Amino acid sequence: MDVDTRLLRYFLAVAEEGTLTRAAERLFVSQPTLTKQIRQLETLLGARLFTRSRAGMALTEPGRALAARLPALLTAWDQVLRETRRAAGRAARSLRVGFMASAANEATPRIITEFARRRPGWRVEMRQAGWSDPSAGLADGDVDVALLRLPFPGQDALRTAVLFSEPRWVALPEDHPLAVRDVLPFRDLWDEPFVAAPPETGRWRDHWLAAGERDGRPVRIGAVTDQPDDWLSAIANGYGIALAPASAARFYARPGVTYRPVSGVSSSRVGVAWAVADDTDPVVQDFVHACLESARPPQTEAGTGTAG
Amino acid sequence: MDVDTRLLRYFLAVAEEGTLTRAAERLFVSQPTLTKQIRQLETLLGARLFTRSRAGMALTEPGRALAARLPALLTAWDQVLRETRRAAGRAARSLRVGFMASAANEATPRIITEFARRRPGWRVEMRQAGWSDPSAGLADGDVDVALLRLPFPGQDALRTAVLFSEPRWVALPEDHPLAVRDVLPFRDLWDEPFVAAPPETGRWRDHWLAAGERDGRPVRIGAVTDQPDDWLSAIANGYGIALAPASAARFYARPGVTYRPVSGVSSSRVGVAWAVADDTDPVVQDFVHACLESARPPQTEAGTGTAG
DNA sequence: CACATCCATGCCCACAGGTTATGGAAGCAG
DNA sequence: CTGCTTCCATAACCTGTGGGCATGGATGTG
Repeated sequence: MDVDTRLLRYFLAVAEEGTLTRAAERLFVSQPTLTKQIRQLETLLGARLFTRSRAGMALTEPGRALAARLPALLTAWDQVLRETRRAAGRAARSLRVGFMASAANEATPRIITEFARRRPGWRVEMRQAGWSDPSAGLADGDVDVALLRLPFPGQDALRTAVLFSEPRWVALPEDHPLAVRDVLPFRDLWDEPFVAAPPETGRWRDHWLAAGERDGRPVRIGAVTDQPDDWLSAIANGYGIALAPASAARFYARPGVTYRPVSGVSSSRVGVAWAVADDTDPVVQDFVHACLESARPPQTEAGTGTAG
Repeated sequence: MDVDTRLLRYFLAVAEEGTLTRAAERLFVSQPTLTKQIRQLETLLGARLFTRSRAGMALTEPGRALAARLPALLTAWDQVLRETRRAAGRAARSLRVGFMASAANEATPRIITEFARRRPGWRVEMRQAGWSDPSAGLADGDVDVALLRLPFPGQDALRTAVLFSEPRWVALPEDHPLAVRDVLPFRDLWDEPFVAAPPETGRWRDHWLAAGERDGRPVRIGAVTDQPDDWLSAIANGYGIALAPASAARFYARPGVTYRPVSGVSSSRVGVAWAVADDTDPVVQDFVHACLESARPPQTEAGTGTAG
């Protein structure tokens, strides 16, 4: 009895949402498609999985049985998929490196060079992650090692090493009243609206809002963005300001956005992270050592830099 | 990343067979189909799974990783499928009963009636199994309880109760020299070719060949059949003779085939079987009790009948 | 050198999964 | 009671793809 995992995901979506219409929206398919697919799954299994009513789709007893066991199955498949891809990377002598936009910045080429020196014949496959995943794919097993900003959610289940720290500056619209000043005390920014990362990024979001360094004052959120491009636009358009690593002034320059040093806020730490299981993996450890050896504070080291 | 389990089965078949051609035969698809499907799986995973050569398809490292984990995954899916179907049966107040052709014969209606008396509102869903599965679907979890002939392969992992025993007769071509006699001593049949069940049915096949009651003489196989119809045809066409329960003379009468009592061979036992997990299931136990209570030796009880 | 045995390719057909548009049933507001 | 909304089901249609057959290319073997 063959099934496509897509069908199973469809089923789970309907089971969770309770109506075809909402599940269809979530899955980005049309509602008639779901109608047909769910019906097909039912005939395939030879069991009614839902009782239909104008109120929506309610699970039957066999439906509940299926819904209870499916998630583990899909997770297991995901795991197999990842392990296979990892094996493929190894077989091709390729290390998958995830990185956050603006994580290591100018340190990155040096790291790559140093890794190449230690592992001749190996290549690195760089994968940029969006802000929705501050672990840069490491938490999902999509990469073997990641260059990222600390702290990030899920960090405790992984290994991390700090490479360097870098002062946090502020990015603000060119015509912002505070833009005339050279250095901005953080407390002057407390009441400004901020452009923030999505809420699911947890402590990483909090860190870039410096939520713990506002003396208990609440944060005003002016916009939520998921990518550097949207982030810059939001700032340029006046939706808010944002903290950013000092190097962002060079790597994310854009007309309408200026960067200023900030005093009274801690630095940002750049780190390398890997899975606990790779503590003994020679290739991963070579990369980590390459990071530690070649990472130097960027040239613009000035202000409140402190390693955590 | 969505996959059809069919694709995964294809992959495993190729991995096990070592060549596309043989795997294609085993899967009952054409070889070009497999070529395309395997290639598709590879692009889907982004990894070479096989190294092609004229000698066949050899697994790569990622291919081995996948092949090692897939069977457990497919088994798990099978399990989920069965549990869902079982739940569906329960929700519909329906007990799935597997039975071998000619297992309980005339006892069956009495059993059903007795079960209906104990469980008003429930119905039984009778599923006939071919000879290729002497557990009548119970080993695979396709049914909740089964009426069958003992012994059968896999019996030790299940619960069984003997209902009655029935003498074994012989089915032979009408014009067979031995057909003129009334009762045939089994030893007179030792050198006759027999029509047998498929080899994978193990001890069940051996039982119907009475392999252990030939004083060490080897069995001559004249034909292998998987269904009653083929079986009768094979006998009528003179490919061989076969032992059969006495009741087969009534349930499987066919022109060209006659049945004769046999002396010197043990009886056949009819039993009911269920899964160990259902020892405490009230519905299953009701069915078992219905069997035990209403099963009486068939009218033709004569000869060497002994219960095991 | 012919032949067998692999896998790959090209061409074609059928089907299934997707879409939009529309219908029917049943609550809810006026 | 009527009209609106919110469900799911149905119909008609399009297209991608899984499947088949026939055939080609590579490489050993009698």
